[in-house]
Amino acid sequence: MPELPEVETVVRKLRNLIVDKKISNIEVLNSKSFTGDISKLIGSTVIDVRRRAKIINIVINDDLYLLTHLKMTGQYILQDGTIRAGGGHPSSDWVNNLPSRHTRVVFHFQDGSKLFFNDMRKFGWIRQNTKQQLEQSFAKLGPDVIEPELTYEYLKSQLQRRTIPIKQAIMMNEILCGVGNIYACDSLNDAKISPFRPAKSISDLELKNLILSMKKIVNMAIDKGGTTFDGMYVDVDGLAGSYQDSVLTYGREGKNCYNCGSLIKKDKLGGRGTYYCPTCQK
DNA sequence: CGGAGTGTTAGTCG
DNA sequence: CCGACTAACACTCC
Repeated sequence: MPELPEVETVVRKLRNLIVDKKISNIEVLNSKSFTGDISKLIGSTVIDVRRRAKIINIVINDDLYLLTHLKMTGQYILQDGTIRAGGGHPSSDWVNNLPSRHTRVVFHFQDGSKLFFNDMRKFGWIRQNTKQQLEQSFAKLGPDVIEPELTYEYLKSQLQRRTIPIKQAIMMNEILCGVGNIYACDSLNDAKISPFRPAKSISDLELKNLILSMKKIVNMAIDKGGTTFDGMYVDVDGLAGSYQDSVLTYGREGKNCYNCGSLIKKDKLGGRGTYYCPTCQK
């Protein structure tokens, strides 16, 4: 799943669900999915759940954080008696018994509830960090697309030297965070800019429009709870986001561009599927 | 059944 | 510094 809107959705749900819960045990079913010292975590209480870029930050105390990245297929599900809630990449794990075949880590809380980290492809991770480690890993990240820190002046300074295609540039986390493949395609369509243009060739006016488009699209996707493309699973209650109903280009190959009516084309750029309108995206 | 494709991002190499 | 490419992995689709 997750691009920034999906991660934000998971963070909001997790914050409601696990803040103030006391960790009684952590069960690691796949050693690559968890890095940390479990003995330091047992007995501690979750005091907040935050987000930076697509990284979820479960705050234990001022110098102890559990950073977690869902990558392509991670999901968190809280099981409290018979009640389940959570978010992430949708899968049939939601309706199956937990732990499932894809459960990698289980947090046990003192009140008897359990938080399952499922991750089919095992790209995701949970890493225990000190404050210093957290600051180090966040220092490499550009500003979040939806934050005021992402200004025209900043982005211009980042792009004016670069010759890579603009689509790849806006997906680079060291430049700005929160724009993945879906939202990169849609933002460029909204701003009427071709994804293949060299970053440095974008004019001042185009760049201003692109920033507005990125912020608009990502904020709208957050409001809609993210995007769920796994057609198989969108029916599971409470699971799917609904941005896919508003998507401008992604997955719409051969359909009409909402702006000019031409047919949306799919090409490959930097190894990623790239959807765009060859007519109105200049 | 084999091979391609998948929403992410580190890391390497030139 | 810049950019191209690949690996990490499991599953679905054609």
